[in-house]
Amino acid sequence: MSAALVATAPERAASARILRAATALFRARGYHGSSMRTLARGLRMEPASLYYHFPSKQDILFAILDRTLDDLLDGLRHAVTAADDDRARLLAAVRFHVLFHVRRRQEAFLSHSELRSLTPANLRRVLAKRDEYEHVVRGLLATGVRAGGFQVADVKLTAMAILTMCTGVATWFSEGGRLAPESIADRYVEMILRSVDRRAKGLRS
Amino acid sequence: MSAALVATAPERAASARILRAATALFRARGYHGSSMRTLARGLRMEPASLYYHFPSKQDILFAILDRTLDDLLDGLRHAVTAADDDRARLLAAVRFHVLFHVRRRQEAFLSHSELRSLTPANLRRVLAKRDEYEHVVRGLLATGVRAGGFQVADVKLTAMAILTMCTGVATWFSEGGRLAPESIADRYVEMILRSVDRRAKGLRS
DNA sequence: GTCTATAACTAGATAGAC
DNA sequence: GTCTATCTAGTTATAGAC
Repeated sequence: MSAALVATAPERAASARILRAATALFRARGYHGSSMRTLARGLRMEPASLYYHFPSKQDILFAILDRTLDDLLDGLRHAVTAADDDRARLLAAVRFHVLFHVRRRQEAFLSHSELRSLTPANLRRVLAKRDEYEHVVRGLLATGVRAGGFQVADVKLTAMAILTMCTGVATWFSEGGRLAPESIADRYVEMILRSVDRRAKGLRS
Repeated sequence: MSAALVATAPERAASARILRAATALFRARGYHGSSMRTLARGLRMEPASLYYHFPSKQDILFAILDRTLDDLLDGLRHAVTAADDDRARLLAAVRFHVLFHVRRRQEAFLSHSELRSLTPANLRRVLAKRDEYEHVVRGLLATGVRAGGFQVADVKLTAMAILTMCTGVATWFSEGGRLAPESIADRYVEMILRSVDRRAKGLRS
């Protein structure tokens, strides 16, 4: 690491600690329902100390959402690249999306629920990344439809349906639950592949 | 209506007006992000006047969510009763759920996003109604599985997947969009029936 | 039913010591 | 890097006039 970097390693660790605590707090009470005082108390520091690491509460929210979207996009691209046909690519995308929304469900939840708490400029930056993500998923469906493996009435609508269904896992998954993340991902993959498979055509009444 | 009722007709109309404005405001900025001042300003009244109609901001939120859950449950029961086989009942339930989440998307959105802003006692009452709703949907799936028309790996998980997928419509639907509410409902019904239909069994790789 | 006025408190953020 | 102390503004809610 270059000496020219502004942030030292301990500073990054402290920032990461703040972001982790803020993620849990915002998830539990919402951005506007969480105060800098409450956040500081959970970290056993004074509110003023937070402002050494972040210039404002808004910057904390943006940092959480921006990093989450980056990781989501990177993860999706990685998962899709590793697969080698339309069906496998959709399977990998769904599986990744579900597992990400289970394993990082607090941040993932915030990425949807707290978009409205971002300033207009920050919202634009986050939405641009979210649009990019949706674009990749729509591409997977469209490619499969053109190749003939998928039968989908409306690619855009189906993409939204798939994403919101998988994203929803972040709202109801609980650690001590009946199903393991991998089992949930498997079931979701199965349901989604059945609903887009060309061979299922004509089954509807 | 009996003279013994506490609320007169004009009082109910004024309360309804407040609830409508509060629904839009809470949806746009969140419960904690919305102040009684802002709500009053939108209604061209002073903040103090709101307290003639509702004892607190919390009571406004609870009134919105409680009524929404009542209407949701009533609507589902009505839709399901009108249908006369397993497939038609699931179709009617999905169709109703999607259309409700389009037509009353602000309240429907709040019923999920602002649960955390309810006091523990109010949360219990709302969750009891939500659980009842989910129970009905799980029952539709379980009956179809027993009768042999549906093939579902996990009834509880599938019910959550279906509900969160349809509920998601409230987050992205826009009035001027490409698709009419009925078209969206039709596509969703199609996707869901394909994914639970017994005849689609074995299609997955 | 709606108002003015205000009580009691909490918010985000900053200054400057150490 | 974290602290104490504090500023300014906004918050929910109430009292009491009309």
